[in-house]
Formats: sequence, structure tokens, C-alpha cells
Amino acid sequence: MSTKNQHQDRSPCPLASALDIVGDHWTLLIIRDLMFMGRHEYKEMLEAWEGISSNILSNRLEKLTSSQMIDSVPHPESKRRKLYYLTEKGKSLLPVIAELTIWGFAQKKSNKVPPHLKELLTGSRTKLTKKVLNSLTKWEKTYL
Amino acid sequence: MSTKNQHQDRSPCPLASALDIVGDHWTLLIIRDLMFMGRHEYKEMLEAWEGISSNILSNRLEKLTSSQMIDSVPHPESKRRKLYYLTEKGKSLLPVIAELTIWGFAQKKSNKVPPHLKELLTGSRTKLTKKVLNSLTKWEKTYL
DNA sequence: TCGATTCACTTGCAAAACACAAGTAAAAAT
DNA sequence: ATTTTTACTTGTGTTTTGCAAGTGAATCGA
Repeated sequence: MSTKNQHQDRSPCPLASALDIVGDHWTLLIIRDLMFMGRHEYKEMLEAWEGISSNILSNRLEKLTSSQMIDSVPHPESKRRKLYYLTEKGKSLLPVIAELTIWGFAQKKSNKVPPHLKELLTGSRTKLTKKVLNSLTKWEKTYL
Repeated sequence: MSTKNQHQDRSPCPLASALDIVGDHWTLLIIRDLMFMGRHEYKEMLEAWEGISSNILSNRLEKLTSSQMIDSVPHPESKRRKLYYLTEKGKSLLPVIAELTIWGFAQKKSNKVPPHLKELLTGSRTKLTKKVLNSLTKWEKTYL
């Protein structure tokens, strides 16, 4: 439950500030799950990718919630489950994640991307932004 | 001199791949120095910002060099000094850093940016890209 | 209805990364 | 010749991470 972050407010540089919030190995992957992969539950995120540790996931969800990047509601089908989703602030990271993803793909062509996200790596930024934000809005209309 | 990275090749996801390379607190700040701040020497980077540890700086320069994001030449005025600079691969991070910087600035308005970089936060992406790349080319013509 | 399972976390501990201070060797300045 | 500068390295303690094993409440299945 440590809320202390060694790098908080390290600098008046906006890049450093951004890295204080999202500059670790896991935070952006969690946001990616919420943004692109349709994974909104703790368990789904745990099972996804390469296996984040449960304590790290818990810690990052807590930090993201307290910095108001994400929020959660109880799952309609179960009281113990939660549905996490991106706030507007969290959604505003879309351009960052898009550029990082495009860059990562350019560096390592062996990477795989689900077909419905292929266009993220090739199409125009504005088109991608619209598509993603639309899909998030759709989800919100169903669950919020 | 540890070259091991616990997160290398964690995933076939391009975002995860990108984070394996630049997803720590210091790497992007070093690249920012080379890209925007005109800091090309070890000592300048050490003195900059909030104080990176010398061993961490050394380690990151080594990693960035081995992943061919940066390279170095001996300083024309001194044999023991080095001039670091971005390779094409390193320069290709410009859109990523630009978006992160813009995002960081939007989150924390109290951040300060040197005047000649103000337009990074407001103007068009393409204009900024040209300006930055031109300034890097200019530097290269002088020192390489 | 009642034990088994699922879920969202905690806890404990070892390993890795990091920060800080001090040191080093070669080059350059005095 | 001595001191200072530069680009690192080394040592040590602290913080963060990864992994395995809980935990307690909710839900399932018989």
C-alpha cells in the first residue's frame, strides 16, 4: 500500500512529469488492456500477456485510480468482481500509446497484433483515435 | 555492467516491446537531452535535471549504445570527453517523446519548458518534427 | 444447504534495480 | 610536477519487483 513514489515531482519538465505517472513497465500495459483489448477485470489482466504479478497489478490499479486515470464499478453479474474503465484523463493517453505501439512495431517486425488493431500501425492517427474512442463509448453505454 | 533485462522479449505485443527498451524512468530523459536540450556529454547529463546517478547514466548510455539508439564520437577538444548523439533509430522516437511531453504538460500546467520548445506543446506535429530534425542535422554537420 | 471454488486482493520473502558516496585512471590544466 | 577534470566503476544500503502462498467474502454445485 505504498503510495510513495521515488520519482514523483522530480522535475519541472513535462516529460519527466509524464514518466512519473506512466513511466514504469506495467502501467501503460494495463491502460492498453482497457483501451484496446477489452479487458476490464482484474482476473483478465492477470491472465493476459506474460503474467503481471497480482501484487503489482493491485498496486498499479490503486495508483491509477488515485491519479484518476481509471475508475471502477461493481460487475453487474457479481458483487465481488469489478469493472475497470478509463476516465477521460486515462483516454487522453491514446496518442502516447499509439505512438509507442507504432514505434515498437517498427523496431520488431515479428510482433503480432490482433487483426482489428492492424490499422493502428498503418492508418491515419485521427481515424484510429475515433475508432478507439467510439468503442470505449459503446462499452460505457453498456456497463456504466 | 549488467546487460540482463528482466523484461526483455516479454511479449509479442509491440507496446510491450517498446517498453522493454524505453520503459524505465531514465532512458527517455537521456534521449530528450540529446534531442531537445543540446546536452551531448556525460557531464552535462549528470548535471542536468534532478541528478541521475552516475552509475545509472553510465548503464543507460551503454544499453542505448548497444541497442543502437545512440552512438558517440570523441570530443574534438579533448580526448577523454565523448559526444553522444542520436542515431536514426533514436531519432525515430521523436513522435513518442513529443506525445508524452504534450500529455505531461496538459496534466501539470505548472511545468516549465524552455521558450524555444513552447511550440512543441501547441503547434503542429509535422512542423515540430521538421524543426527538431533540422537542428539535429545541423549539430551533426558540425561534430560528426 | 454446505463444502468447494472463484475472485480480488494481501503477505512474506528472495532477488533485482536503484541511490548515494567514494574511488580510479587517464587526460588536461596550472 | 601537481592539481583538477572527466568518464566512468565500486561498494553499500534502500526500494522495488517477482513469486508463492495465503485470506475472506461471494458464488457455485450437489
